[in-house]
Amino acid sequence: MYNFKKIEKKWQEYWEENNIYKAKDDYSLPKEYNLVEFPYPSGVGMHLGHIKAYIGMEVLSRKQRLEGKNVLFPIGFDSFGLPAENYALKMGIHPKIVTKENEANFTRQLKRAGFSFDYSRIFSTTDPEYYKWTQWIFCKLYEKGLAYKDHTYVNYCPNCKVVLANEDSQGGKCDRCDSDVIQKEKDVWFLKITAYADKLLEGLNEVNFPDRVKIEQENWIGKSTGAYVNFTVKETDDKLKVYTTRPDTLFGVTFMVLAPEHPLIDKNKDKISNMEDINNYRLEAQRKTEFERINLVKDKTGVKIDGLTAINPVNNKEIPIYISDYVMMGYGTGAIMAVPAHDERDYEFAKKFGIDIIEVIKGGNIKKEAYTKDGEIINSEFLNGINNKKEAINKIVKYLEEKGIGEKAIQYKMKDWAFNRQRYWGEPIPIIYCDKCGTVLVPEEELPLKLPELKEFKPGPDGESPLANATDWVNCKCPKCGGPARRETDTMPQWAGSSWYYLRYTDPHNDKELASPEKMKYWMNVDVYNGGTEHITRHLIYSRFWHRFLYDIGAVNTKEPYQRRTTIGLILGSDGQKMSKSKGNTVNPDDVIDAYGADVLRCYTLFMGDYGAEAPWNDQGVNGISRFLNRIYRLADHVVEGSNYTEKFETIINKTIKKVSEDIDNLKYNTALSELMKLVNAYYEEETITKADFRVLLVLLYPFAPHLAEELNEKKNLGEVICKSSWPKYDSEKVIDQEKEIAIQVNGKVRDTIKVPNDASKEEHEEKAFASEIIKKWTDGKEIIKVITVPGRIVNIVVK
RNA sequence: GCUUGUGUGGCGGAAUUGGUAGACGCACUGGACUCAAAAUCCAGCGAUAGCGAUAUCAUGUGGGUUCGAGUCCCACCACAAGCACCA
Repeated sequence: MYNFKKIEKKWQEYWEENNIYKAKDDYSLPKEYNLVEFPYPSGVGMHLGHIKAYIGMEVLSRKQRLEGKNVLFPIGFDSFGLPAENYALKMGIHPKIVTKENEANFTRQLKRAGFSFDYSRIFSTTDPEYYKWTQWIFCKLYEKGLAYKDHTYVNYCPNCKVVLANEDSQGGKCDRCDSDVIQKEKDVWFLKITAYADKLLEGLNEVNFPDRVKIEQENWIGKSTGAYVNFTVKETDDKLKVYTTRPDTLFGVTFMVLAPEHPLIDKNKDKISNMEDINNYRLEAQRKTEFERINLVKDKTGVKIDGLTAINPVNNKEIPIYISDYVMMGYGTGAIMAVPAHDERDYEFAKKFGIDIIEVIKGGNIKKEAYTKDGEIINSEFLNGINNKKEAINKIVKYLEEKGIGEKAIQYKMKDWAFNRQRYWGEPIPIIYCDKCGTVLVPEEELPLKLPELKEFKPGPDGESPLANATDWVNCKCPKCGGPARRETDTMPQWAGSSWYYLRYTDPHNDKELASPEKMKYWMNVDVYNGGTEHITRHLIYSRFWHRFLYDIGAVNTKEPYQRRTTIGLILGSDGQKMSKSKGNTVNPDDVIDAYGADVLRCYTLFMGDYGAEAPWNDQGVNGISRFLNRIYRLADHVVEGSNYTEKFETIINKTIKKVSEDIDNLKYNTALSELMKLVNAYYEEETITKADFRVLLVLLYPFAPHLAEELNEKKNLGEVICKSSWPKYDSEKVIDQEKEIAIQVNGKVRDTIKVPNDASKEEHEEKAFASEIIKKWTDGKEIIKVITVPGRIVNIVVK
């Protein structure tokens, strides 16, 4: 086995000394910006997932540099957030110190794996010089009315004692600790991402994201169109406003349902005779965990509100009002008009409570179930006879608008981004509360608002932020009136720093702006952004929102940050299960590098399978890659003088250049490597190969196994160091084999093969095909109906 | 429940986009080298029948379109991911 330890260290030093990783601010060069999701530097160091996530862009970047492109391939650290703090709590060291140690360790590991990041651009989200601009963006959002404080029910993790955004509590579980999330009434800072819902949807049209990513984001945003309808409440002057996507069924409404928290109830409690029942129900609903709510879908519960009656504005019918937890305060208006004949949930509720069911759309059997499809409208006065849903909706909405009892409306599932966390290790929110002036921004010249040094940074028992203890820091002067004031003690969520980091890479040490406009103009957009699927409805949405906001205020010049998004598949344990410490199926990349070298680790993670699909780790597979690289190492002994390709290899070399080049661009690394293996196998068929033959193999190998490629190139004196050379070009005339093997079918079944020159005519194919003894055997005595010949592909003879 | 994927040898996976299914690698079997082992090299390797040339079957299941289907269409099954009472 070759001495990879010596070789790899040597070349890593050479590359770094020669600055080959550095992106140049030379705007005349064609640029490529390849981005990977920067890591949270955990104490245990890098795992295989990091390697796989980075190696894809790494190979692409190394190739593009040889193609003469100015490549920005940066790395940094996303070091704020709960995990860093929990780790620091556990180890009893200040998060700042722990973070810096971990970052240093990560950097060492990255270099050891041979990653060609531009290390001169490293920064951490925890650097005050960086989070100054995170805070600045918050200020801009606040100035534009897109950051606001509200006292409301929010997702809250009782274990982490922290408020969570919707995106942090998908499936009703806390993203961090998997505890059941509860709804808690809190003071919450929100970012008005819903104001950008449409822009986020539109933006998807101009980017190259996989369909899956687009669909998931569309679903998460969850746009629906319908109408608001104002019902009157008979006993009061109040209107009861509902949102519906089916205003065409308005004549089928037989009851109304309010969310348990709906304000109409408390407002009219004097008029309600069963307030006690209602309050009991509300308490019970609040106690239910998300899990129970989901699993009790079929079992509808609720209470009728005695004393309040709604009136249907289209026919003045009196209808009862219920409360039920199947209606949620957070969507629409927190109240619905129930049409049991044509909505499954309303149907179940009506059946359970014995409420009338009025059919207004023909076509189903409402005695058995709700009918939710299209049909002719009946029992609906002026809508009767319409057979088309769209038409009916248009007509009724027009009617509602004319009468002033309703209007067209749009709703989104996405909610505003709950933005404050009751934690120490995050960016302080630059807000000051003054008794006289109210809520005031920290002035721009005072940014960064630095985190105060604190010894005790555990959150309070009821979720108070640890920053509240830093009294010297909390008590301050109001920037407006100079009077006594207090600082906001909550910090930003961990997603804040990662929402704009790709901009900072273009100009990481700028102390005057978040990045210089010229540099952003040159480098943006990110050309390829590679990362995990878990961020599709989190980081990827948030950063698209911030970027679009920055565009709207003129801070950046593109609407979307990422031109192309690619996703990576997980590396599973050798048992096919997700790698986890508890299962004992983890593999430490450092161990692999120790045993086989970085080049083997790099190639193996790419050869395992499709880059976008998950695949199990296999130690013997690693060994196979090691064998492959050693085979190349030994191939050096077969090299003889010669500046031309060996004639026999001309075609395969050109083919390989073509395939490897295309495969890298398409992120199909596994087949690129198999192509290189084929070339090596072909070389071994001859006693000798020329220097030119060997050199082209090494250059193609270089993005994958750069250390070995450079070493052999130097050892055999084949030319300039590869990192300063150029990517080989292929001759498109030479990628075609001179002679091709063609299958001959009889009735669609392959019976024989023939060899024809690559430019053979149709007639030549058929002539040769019919000359075959085997084909004669299959066609003799049969009637030939037709012959299908695709030159270069196939000859199919149809007989009867 | 809804949405989106995926399903190919013992295993990871290829397949020019409708044209010789199983490239490449792993594992395995036999052989060479060696005192021996490792490493390396050579040969074989979907299933069934046959000494063999060869034949039949075979890409989750069942149907269809086509000269020809892993690839297109319909139905079903299994697994994975995402969403989840969104009115």
